[in-house]
Amino acid sequence: MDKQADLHVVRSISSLKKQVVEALRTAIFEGRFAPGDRLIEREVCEMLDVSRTLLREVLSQLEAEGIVQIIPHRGPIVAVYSADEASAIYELRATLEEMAGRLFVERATESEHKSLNDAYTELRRSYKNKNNTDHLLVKTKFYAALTAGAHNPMLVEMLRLIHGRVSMLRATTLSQPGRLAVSAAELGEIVRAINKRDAEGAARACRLHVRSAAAIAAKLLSAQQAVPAKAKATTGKP
Amino acid sequence: MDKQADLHVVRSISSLKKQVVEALRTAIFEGRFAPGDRLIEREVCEMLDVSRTLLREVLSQLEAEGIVQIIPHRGPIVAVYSADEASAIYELRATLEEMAGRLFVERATESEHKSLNDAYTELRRSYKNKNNTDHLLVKTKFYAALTAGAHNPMLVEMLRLIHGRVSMLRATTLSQPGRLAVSAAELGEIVRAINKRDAEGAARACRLHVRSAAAIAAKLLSAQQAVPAKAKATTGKP
DNA sequence: CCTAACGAAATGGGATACAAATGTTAGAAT
DNA sequence: ATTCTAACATTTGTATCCCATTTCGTTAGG
Repeated sequence: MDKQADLHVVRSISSLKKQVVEALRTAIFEGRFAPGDRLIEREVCEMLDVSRTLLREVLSQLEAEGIVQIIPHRGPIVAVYSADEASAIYELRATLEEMAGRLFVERATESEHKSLNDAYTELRRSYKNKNNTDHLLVKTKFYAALTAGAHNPMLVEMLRLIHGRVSMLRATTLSQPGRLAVSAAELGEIVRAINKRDAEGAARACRLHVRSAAAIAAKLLSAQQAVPAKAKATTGKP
Repeated sequence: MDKQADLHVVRSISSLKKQVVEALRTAIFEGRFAPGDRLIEREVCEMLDVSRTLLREVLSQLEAEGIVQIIPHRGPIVAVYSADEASAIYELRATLEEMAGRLFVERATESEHKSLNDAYTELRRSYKNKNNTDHLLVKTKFYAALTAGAHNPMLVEMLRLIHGRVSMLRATTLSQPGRLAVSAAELGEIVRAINKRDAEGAARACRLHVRSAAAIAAKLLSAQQAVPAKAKATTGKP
């Protein structure tokens, strides 16, 4: 059994493609490429030390995920979302997370309830330390627990897509100081409603959390749009 | 204006890759490959007369769309959805179409209202003729009109994904005789509520329509699962 | 007769090189 | 200074090669 587990790890590492997808995706999410930046195939190939063939497969997949856009005969760029699209993303996210919250109450097992509460306490602990590094990590974990309990694999997948797009927006709109405490409180409302097995309350709390995130994003985006397409100049290599 | 439109058409033809994606996708939706069928790269290359490199890019994209699954070191197969996943798909679709219906009432312009009604009358006309060919086409048009009026591009994209998966299910679950009339009636309810500018009514009608489709799919799928994974044997080349 | 080990063929995973089409840019001529 | 053109950069698509893994048939041994 132990041997098999080891093999499993080795096996899951296999497929260089998935590794590259993951690497490029996180590189973009971390803001190492700015939205609108061109991803010149040869350059990116060298950076990641993979062949062009493989990279193009990767780019195809990231295009389908909405992380890059491939402009015909101009090549791939990091996807850029307008303010309108951003608000659309948050609107959709609100609907989906509302659904997730409701379904969690209706379907989650005891152990899933426990996982969610554990994730929440870990999140609160992390938010108190200003240890800024793993905030996203614990939040991801929280959402993983929330969506897992909804028992709808398609919903999980769609939320993965949506959160990816939100991450892209976050790359442009820096996170706000003081937002963490508010965010923790909102997530706390979700957990509280869920612990009371109040489906509608959970749904409402989820929606409110997204709305609040959307409001901040909208403010930052509109502020950023005042100084618009200069991005190209500022994102160039110094 | 006319000239520009022509140019647009020409431009959209570009990119062999997109053509191949489209071709493979519709081939699968039309049931020319059964779910679970292996898509041997070299064979499909010859069928479509493209290089293996290009085909693999296409397969990457279709994998991200959920139309094919690429199993490590075994290659691509036509995606196969379990009954659980199918019900998850319909559940999600209900939520999204409910959202679309509500937003349409809140946001659609007069001309979008007109487009929807036009699409509906065309659909009813088509459903009356047993001319079976273009039922999917007019229904697609109807949904395009519905989602366009919701003014949320992300919702449109997600619904495209979902409808793709539903198409895959339809490939396995043949459509039911007599379903057309019921379907038309349900869509009529949506249009009626929208024309009364009744957002909640529209949302409810959308949800009901999906539920009814889901019920049929569930019945057919469970019936099919009684004779399970023999599929492989029956779909092999004689 | 059954089973396990071995090996060959089929297939996917990945890299490299090359040709053609297209977009971009810099420079020349007016 | 503007426009035309030629050179260059980059994408798009193909052909071919090599290696790893799976699969399946065969054979040897119990």
